[in-house]
Amino acid sequence: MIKIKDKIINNGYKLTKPRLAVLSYLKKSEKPLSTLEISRKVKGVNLSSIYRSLSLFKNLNIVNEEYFEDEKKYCLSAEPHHHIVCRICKKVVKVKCFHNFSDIKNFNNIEHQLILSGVCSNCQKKYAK
Amino acid sequence: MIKIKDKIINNGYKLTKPRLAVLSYLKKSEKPLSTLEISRKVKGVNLSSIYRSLSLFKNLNIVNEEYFEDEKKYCLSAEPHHHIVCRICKKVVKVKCFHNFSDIKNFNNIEHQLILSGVCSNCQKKYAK
DNA sequence: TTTAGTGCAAAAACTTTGCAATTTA
DNA sequence: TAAATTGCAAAGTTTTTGCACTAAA
Repeated sequence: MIKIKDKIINNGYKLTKPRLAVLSYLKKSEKPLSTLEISRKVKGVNLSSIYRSLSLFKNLNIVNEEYFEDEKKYCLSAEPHHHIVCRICKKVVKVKCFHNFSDIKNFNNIEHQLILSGVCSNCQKKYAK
Repeated sequence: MIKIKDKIINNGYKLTKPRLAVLSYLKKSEKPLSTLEISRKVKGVNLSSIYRSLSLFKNLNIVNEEYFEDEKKYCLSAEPHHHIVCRICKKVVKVKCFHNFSDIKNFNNIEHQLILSGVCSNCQKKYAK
């Protein structure tokens, strides 16, 4: 977390209560969160400040903005990883980022975002005939 | 295209002018399109009908809904492929879908969506120091 | 001819913005 | 204390919905 705070300060921004509250909630979360999900949990912070915080974090590459479960969501962009969601029970599991893009010619500095869904082992058992 | 039309009819939906117009424009496009981009091109069709068409196509798996260049966009889901966008000139290039997910344990029926960006060879030359 | 689908207009949901008041460094 | 940031309220966007009319099968 110290690295994130430095990033904010070193870029000339201030470490404010709303920003810290949003960061701390993102940190706790196992899965990406929508603006509204964050707002419901981070009490005493105006929705517009949450939008502004997320927008700053996105520009500083502190969070990733993803399109997840049909919604725009945010998660800390610390370690390279993805999320896989079970299409039945909606459970979300982090998976390591494991591919490379050496097959793509003519592009460099490739960045990626992978959105995954599947059926988890529990639901496989439950709904197997 | 015949397969798509069948899919619509076989599921009990009608082949209407707005639906065909949206399909035809998606077919022509090299890259994913936002609702508004579609609306600007598909004249004489109400925005709400475009939303309704896309929503139906999404349910029938005729189109993929992606989060692309910071916007929700749509493209035909025919062949498994992705798009890579140049972060400088915004050119979009289709790339084949080339990875597998055998590393992910405990999930099956995995579906994925990959969002890619990079710097294309033209811009590499142009902006190289 | 019947039912699904459309356009339109209005409502709902989401996001951004201006500005005075507050907070951070 | 100065400059950045916030809350609030209002404006701007995007998406959804109800309903009378129209078009597809």
